[in-house]
Amino acid sequence: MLEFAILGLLHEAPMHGYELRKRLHDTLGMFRTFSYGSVYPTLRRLQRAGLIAEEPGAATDHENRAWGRKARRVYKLTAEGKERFGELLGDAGPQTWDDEGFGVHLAFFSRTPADVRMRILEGRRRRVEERREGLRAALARAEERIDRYTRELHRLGLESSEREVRWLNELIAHEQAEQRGQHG
Amino acid sequence: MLEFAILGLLHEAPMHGYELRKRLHDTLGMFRTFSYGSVYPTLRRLQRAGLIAEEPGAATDHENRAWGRKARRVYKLTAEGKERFGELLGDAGPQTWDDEGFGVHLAFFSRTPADVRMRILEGRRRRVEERREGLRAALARAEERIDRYTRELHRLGLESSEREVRWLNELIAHEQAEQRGQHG
DNA sequence: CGTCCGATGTATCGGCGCGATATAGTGGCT
DNA sequence: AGCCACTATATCGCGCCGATACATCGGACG
Repeated sequence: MLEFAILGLLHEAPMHGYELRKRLHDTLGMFRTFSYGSVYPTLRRLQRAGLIAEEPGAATDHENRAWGRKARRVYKLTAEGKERFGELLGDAGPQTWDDEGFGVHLAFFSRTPADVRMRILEGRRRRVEERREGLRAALARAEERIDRYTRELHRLGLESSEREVRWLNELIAHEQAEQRGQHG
Repeated sequence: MLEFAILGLLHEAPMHGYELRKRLHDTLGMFRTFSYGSVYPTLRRLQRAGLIAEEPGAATDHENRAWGRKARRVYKLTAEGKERFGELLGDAGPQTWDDEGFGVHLAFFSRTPADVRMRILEGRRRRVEERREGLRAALARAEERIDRYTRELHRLGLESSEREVRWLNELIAHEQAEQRGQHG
């Protein structure tokens, strides 16, 4: 997942680890925070895999001219990196339904093909509906011997999944309307 | 976290890995699922640490007499294990505020001291409120250049945290009422 | 003018938990 | 007899976390 996120951010502009982690933190940071202990090793890995490359000179004066700062390693996507990102954008598999994957994929949704968006959204809905039904069943079945606090947690979870299903329905409807608009 | 959950379940009754994982799956399973690849190694670790011990004979006929089944390793808490569980029950540190830790701790809330419950609940509330404010700020600040889908995700997150804060307020009020009831 | 703080920046270490996978006995259905 | 689903244990590689260490810079405060 971090791989996807990093590739996506570097697709916009070359960046160094610290900034990458910061961006990660405030765009999708409310749902998923990646630590430095993840991003630096991942950058190494991606570099070894040839998906990203270190940009040598480039004082990245987009913000600050005169950089004496500290040795910062600025990375950019390679051709293979771009290709890889394209593949990942096209993925609508099971891992894009779960909390983590869904959040990250949504962050790059405007760059993913409309049909893939649809499949991801619908897959996610199925997932959340299953969760919702599971919780409904647990709450109905229970009453009896189940711990009060656990039941409260289930209640919160149920409300939460109901709300997300509604939210997904709106998004899906919007997508469909947009598609009709483009084809009509 | 798995350590705490396993200790807690074994505190109720001796169990083997498969059952442990199953219980884990349906009590707090909607929020956190532990895989076999986690529970078996953890059992090993806990055994090496002397917190749990393998119960030798014991065909565990609580459900099925005549067990020819498969070699099942039934574990029970040792004295140190019980002590350790007690310590963990008394913990109200930062890790009990986050999604994962909070969910697991809540599952054993009826066995945690009332004052610790209070501190966990209030810590969690502080955490969720911070998240809520972060999202509010992001939504207010944005309008401009932020991706539509990211904004939608933020909206969902905001609603979700608002709802959880309300839920926590109810729980906290209930706790306070209960305490007053016991002291008055 | 010195100094201390907070942000910037890179890096490593131990360890937890995941997903996939192998293996295998049991029970039931057809 | 053949097959499937469930029970059950176990291992492997690896992604990611939290803590930590280190260094540099700008600004605030005395």
